[in-house]
Amino acid sequence: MSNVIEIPFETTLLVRDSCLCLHVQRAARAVARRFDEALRPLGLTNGQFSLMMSLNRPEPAAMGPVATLLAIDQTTLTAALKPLERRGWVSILPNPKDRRARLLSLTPSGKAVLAAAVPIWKVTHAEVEARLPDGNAERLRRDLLALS
Amino acid sequence: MSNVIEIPFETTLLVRDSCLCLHVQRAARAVARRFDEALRPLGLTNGQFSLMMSLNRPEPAAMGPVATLLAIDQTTLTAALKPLERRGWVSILPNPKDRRARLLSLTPSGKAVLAAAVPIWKVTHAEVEARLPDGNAERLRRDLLALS
DNA sequence: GACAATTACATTGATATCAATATTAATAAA
DNA sequence: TTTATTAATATTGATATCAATGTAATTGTC
Repeated sequence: MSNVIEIPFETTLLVRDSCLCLHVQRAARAVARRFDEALRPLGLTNGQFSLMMSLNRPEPAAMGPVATLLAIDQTTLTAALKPLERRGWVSILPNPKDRRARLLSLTPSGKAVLAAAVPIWKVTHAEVEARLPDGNAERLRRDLLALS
Repeated sequence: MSNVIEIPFETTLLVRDSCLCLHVQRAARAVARRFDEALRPLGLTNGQFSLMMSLNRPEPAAMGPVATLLAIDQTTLTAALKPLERRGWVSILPNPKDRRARLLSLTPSGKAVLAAAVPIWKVTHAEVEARLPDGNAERLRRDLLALS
């Protein structure tokens, strides 16, 4: 007799076809690759673009709210800021009113890179959105927000 | 006069609110964290679960088709297999009919872990799906597939 | 059958991601 | 005002991700 546990192949097919986690990871990777490729001439990745765009505020941002907005761990944000700071696109200053906190802002060259990225974003985003049936984008955004 | 390029804050808000890339990355991270947390007692991440499930086939799989199915780069698959092989959950054998290729299969202990993960997947998936309006899951899957 | 082109996979280097933990500063309670 | 708690961020270690590139084996062409 065999003691080997076998998962029915039908279960595998069910998980493959229905798993929202797999579906969303897969779409996230594919969309990320499209934006990464389009932004590559600027030396930006999709994540760096989103991060820098979220720093484009009237007032410098603290780290916590930015991490929450992007739905990333705070430690991920710390790591993600390093290459941007090294390139001189983001400035990270201690907050004099709370010395635990940091003030995050775009430098002039950071703003210039981001401004150059906006038209690329528009074109790429239109291409991605065109892959969806008409009118589905808004509902998709709502559903993705519900999962976040 | 100032030479600093300023991106209108309204542009930032537009990108934040409408960017499908940001939305899907954010949802992917949030859903991944849920599954990772649920699967943690087994020592599995969501990605490892999906990978191992995709290896649960009647015949051993080659690397290329698995990478395509998961929409990951082939080099990512090479890296992702290493911890699974090290733990004895996946076997990676040369294909005698094509010595460039590999035969990927689950070991008995890999099958056991995967079998233990299935009920966890079911519960977690139901929780995630419950966050969506009734009937939206199927359309969401189709839209995510269209973006992949 | 030799050689060019293609295919399948691995390696390297950089960044992304998170859990666990540590550090430092602000706040609240005694 | 100590002291305990909470809050904001950093560090470490492991895995994930991809581009660029390298290696080896197969296939197609002559």
